[in-house]
Amino acid sequence: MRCVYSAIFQRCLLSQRRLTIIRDSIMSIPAYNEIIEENDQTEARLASLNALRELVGNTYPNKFVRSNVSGGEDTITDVKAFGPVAEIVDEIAAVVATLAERERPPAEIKDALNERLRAFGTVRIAGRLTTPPRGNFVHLTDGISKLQVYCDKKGGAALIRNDGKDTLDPENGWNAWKLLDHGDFIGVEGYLFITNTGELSVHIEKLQFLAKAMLPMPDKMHGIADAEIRQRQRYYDLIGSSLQVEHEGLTTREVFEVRAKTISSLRRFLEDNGYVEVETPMLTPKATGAAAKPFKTHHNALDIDLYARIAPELYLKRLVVGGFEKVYELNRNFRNEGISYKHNPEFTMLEFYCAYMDVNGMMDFCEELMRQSVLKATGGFVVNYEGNQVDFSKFERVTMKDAVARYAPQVAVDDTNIVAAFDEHVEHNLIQPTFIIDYPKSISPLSKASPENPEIAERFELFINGMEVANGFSELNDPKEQYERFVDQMSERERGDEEAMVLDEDYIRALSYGMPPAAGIGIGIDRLVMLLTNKHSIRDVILFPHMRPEKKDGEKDGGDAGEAS
RNA sequence: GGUCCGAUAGCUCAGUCGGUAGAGCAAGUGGCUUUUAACCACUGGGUCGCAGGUUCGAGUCCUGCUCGGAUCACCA
Repeated sequence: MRCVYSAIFQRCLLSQRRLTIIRDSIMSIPAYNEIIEENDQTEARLASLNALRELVGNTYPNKFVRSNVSGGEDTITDVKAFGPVAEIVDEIAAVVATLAERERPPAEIKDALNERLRAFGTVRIAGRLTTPPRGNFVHLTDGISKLQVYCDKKGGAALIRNDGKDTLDPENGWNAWKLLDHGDFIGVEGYLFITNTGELSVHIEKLQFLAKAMLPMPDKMHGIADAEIRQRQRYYDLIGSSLQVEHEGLTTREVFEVRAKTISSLRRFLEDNGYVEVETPMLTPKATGAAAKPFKTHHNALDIDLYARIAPELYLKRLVVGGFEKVYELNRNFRNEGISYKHNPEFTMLEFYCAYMDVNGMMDFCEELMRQSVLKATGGFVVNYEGNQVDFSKFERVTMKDAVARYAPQVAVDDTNIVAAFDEHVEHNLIQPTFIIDYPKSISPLSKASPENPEIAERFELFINGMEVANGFSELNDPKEQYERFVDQMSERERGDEEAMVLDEDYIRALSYGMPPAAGIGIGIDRLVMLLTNKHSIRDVILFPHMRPEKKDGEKDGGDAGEAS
């Protein structure tokens, strides 16, 4: 291959340097069949694609317009959920429930229900084939639900040709049906009916081919079991979860539906309470606002180093200074640290700040916020997490000192060892929602000290199932004291603590204009979603978690340097 | 980074003491055509993660590596 390209380019009399650049870039582009492996499965699919092209012209048409029987665009889920249709399905289900194993519902009942279904007229629905289409029946999925469609061999389903004018071919509906593969997309037009087994189906009058699946579908009973494939090829995992016949717990799709509901209900609750959503920089000149190692990059035009933000905290408080009394941001933070079942390099954090509120008010508000979003996302307050019943209707508040005394009474604590003792003995025991309060001031450089005890910060962390889910405090608003706390952090840094907080001079200037008393909080959204979906790993609640890049088969570390030239 | 576990057909998984590579689904051919993971018969499909080693003989035993998972340390 390489010699062929070389010969061509040399004949073109390109300069040697240009030749090298072009040749190398071409050689680095993988061939199509290196990306899509050829095997008996793909060969069969290619053959059926070619045969379908004969019948329909274009095998990748541009659109399919769905009907509006359900009151909006008829997705499969919406048609099945549409009240009058669901009612008929319930009626036949009640009849079927009274029948013996192989017994069929009485014809007169079925016919009467089918007459009612015919009154809805023509429906046009589309989806992916969930099984190979042997026989007359196949289920289509819209990614969430399945609906059965029926193609009658003799009844003469027509085929819609995709040649630009949607011409109708009255002969070939059945022939195209026979060429469909597991995973293909089709659109069908027809009428709703109930089968002999009482299942809602669409009787196809017109069939339109919409798109081909060139790769085989996952196992319909087990989906994708390999965690690596699930995470690298989330699309394949999602397909598998939509095709799967039986499953325990939530499907992958359902996990991300819960995630979406959680986030939208958090937003709604904050907005209902007067909070304004803002967006602050993701690329920041200083990585501060939290204790963590940052990702570093460079801006060429400005010729400055920038850091992916580790927290939006200091920007949000600048906005409190500026008069946003209630402000929130719900977005990604980036931390250049280890990957684990509860750590991803980028993770989603909800941070919000409320002027004139203190740490206790913030805990009250946080409780209500969590309760509401858990209810909206899961339908209840009690969540089963890995065998523990986590009850979001009750939140306990315990001082760090009392917590250590409760779980490790044998340990004598003082200011120097209390955090270590807490981490070692207490954290993993905090299953039910628990606010740990009274943190040492020394590890809380942005928190206001307690009026009662100057060594204690007005700060809490919320623990659920042994995981830190939220962190909040009364915000330190004395610019001079904040400056001194930063200075202490910088000397920690000089002593080798890479994660000690960085001084932000502009933030000191902002505070100097005056910030009202305020409380703030950060809530780890991924971890909250883990709890609500009973997932052990953060990678199961992030669509595309970070992984080491894939290495192709046979690819060696030295690239192609060893090949003959 | 340490420790432990895993990688076998497109997918899900068996593979005993080291002795010719297996099943279900998926695919192909034929039958059937109101089925519920449709069914019946037949057929094709493998670099057993990669590289070495031991052995007459390695999916199996040993070493190294790659990738993944769990866990510990750090972190939210």
